[in-house]
Amino acid sequence: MESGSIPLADVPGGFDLQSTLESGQTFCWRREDGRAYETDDAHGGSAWYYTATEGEVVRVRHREGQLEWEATTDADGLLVERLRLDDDLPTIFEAVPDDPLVADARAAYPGMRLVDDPFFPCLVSFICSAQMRVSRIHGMQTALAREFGEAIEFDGETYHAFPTPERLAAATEAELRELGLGYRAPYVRRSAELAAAGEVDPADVRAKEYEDARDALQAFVGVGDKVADCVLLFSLDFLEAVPLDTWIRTAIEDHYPDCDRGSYAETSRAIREAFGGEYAGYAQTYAFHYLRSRY
DNA sequence: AGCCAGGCAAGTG
DNA sequence: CACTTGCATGGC
Repeated sequence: MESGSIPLADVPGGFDLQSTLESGQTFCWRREDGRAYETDDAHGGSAWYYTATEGEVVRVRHREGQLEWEATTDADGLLVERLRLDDDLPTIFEAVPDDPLVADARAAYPGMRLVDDPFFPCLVSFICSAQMRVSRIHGMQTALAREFGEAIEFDGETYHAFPTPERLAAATEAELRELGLGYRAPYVRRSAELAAAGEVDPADVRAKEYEDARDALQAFVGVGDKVADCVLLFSLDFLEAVPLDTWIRTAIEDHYPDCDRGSYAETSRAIREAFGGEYAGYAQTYAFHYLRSRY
């Protein structure tokens, strides 16, 4: 076992592990204490979280100004990338117009960051997210890993990586329904087939202009505008993407009524502009977590 | 008991 | 293009 720590004093704008991992933007991490992600749970501040990916297991916790980690391999680089520790939050929020909702959200969750998740797990988790609560989406991804993911031994425990596209494409719809995926089961299976066949190359999508990239992702099954925006924001580095889910639509009604332009495409343009363009997705994710936690 | 949850696909007008 | 309907499931 290797271990190490990342001093958080050097991270511009600070870092909050619990809100970053439990705000409903990533379903690639689990708490060692096994608790489901609930916005009113205040016990995650010093908990261990782990992820398993590509044969490796990494676990982290926040302790005394450090991000401590233990892993099957050196994890400094992975953590900086996946938790976006190089993002300069003060500079990013200079680009976001001073706005009461976003300001309140920042005050409530200082140091919350976007994540940079692996493409396929991110895609599947947001296909599963349709008409579903955050804690249940998390439970589905846990079940998919348990049933179909590679087993990895680490520190006397067995962990499961998220399954490969090939493995999920080989699952039957009935097997997926048994995990509680409901009508999303065929979407996941068919999208896994497309991913395994290389029909849509994430690297190609990443190179496109934002709206073209959003359209391209909809070649997957179960992916419309909203899910595509989530994948762009949380996995493909499109920080301007603003997923228009039920919470943000309500926020638009209450706080930005001028941005409601009817269609997804036009409302998206308007709210992206209201959130300052380039880093609008940061504002969206803060607003989403803040509104949901106050409900 | 009914309503809702980080919507989408397929069908119609 | 806009609009409607059906779709699983669990928690409140």
